[in-house]
Amino acid sequence: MTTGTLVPVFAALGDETRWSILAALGEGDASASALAGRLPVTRQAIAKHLAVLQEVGLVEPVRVGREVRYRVVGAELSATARRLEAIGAEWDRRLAAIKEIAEGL
Amino acid sequence: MTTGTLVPVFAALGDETRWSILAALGEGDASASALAGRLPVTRQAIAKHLAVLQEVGLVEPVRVGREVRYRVVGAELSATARRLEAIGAEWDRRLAAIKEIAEGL
DNA sequence: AGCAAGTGCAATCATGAGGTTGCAGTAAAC
DNA sequence: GTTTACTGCAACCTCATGATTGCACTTGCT
Repeated sequence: MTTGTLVPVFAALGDETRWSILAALGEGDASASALAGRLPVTRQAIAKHLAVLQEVGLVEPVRVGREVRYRVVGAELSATARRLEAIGAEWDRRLAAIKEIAEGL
Repeated sequence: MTTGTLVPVFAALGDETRWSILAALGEGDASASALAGRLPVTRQAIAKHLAVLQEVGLVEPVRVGREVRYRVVGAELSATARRLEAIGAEWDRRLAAIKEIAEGL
């Protein structure tokens, strides 16, 4: 069971503000400035969060004229979910094995 | 799409040391002291991590004599994976809808 | 060309998190 | 009943991070 680059993704998802950003982007692609209008944080704070999200592939930038809009990469969320699922299944398997031993089978 | 208590779980999973602990616990239940023998961190550091993991339900304590062993709760990992999967699917759905509009259907 | 809107970079600040050391408490073991 | 091992609490340190302000730079728009 190799966690690979999985941990940074979880770290990125472990922040409420970033989820707010992701949720806002769910309404449609938006720039850092646009997001700053909706969320109670500065544009620069949002820019940093977007950088983090981009770093782990959860979001990607799209230049539109002079602004840079960001789009959620749903595939990365799904991929992360699948990897986590695999790890969870692995533990379930182990626990089942232990349980069988405990029950004297 | 309500994230609920999901974010703290991701925050907990966003640390390499905690994954080391989870991996070590995968070999069998163990106490903080026992884990301190295998990992390059202090027992107290491990105790804190275990507290965090317990807080979000990823691990649970089991008293055995005078020691407190910890066990991985595989179900919580699976549940988290499922919730994340649902969120990822939601985004996939939205992206698909947008794509259809873009293609003029 | 000039203005406005948007982005990018840098310095700064505060708080929280990961980690350590030290000591007190507690419960088995002998 | 001591000793011995393990847990628990508290203080402390350091560094990363979330957030801010301020300014320079680019890029459309008119």
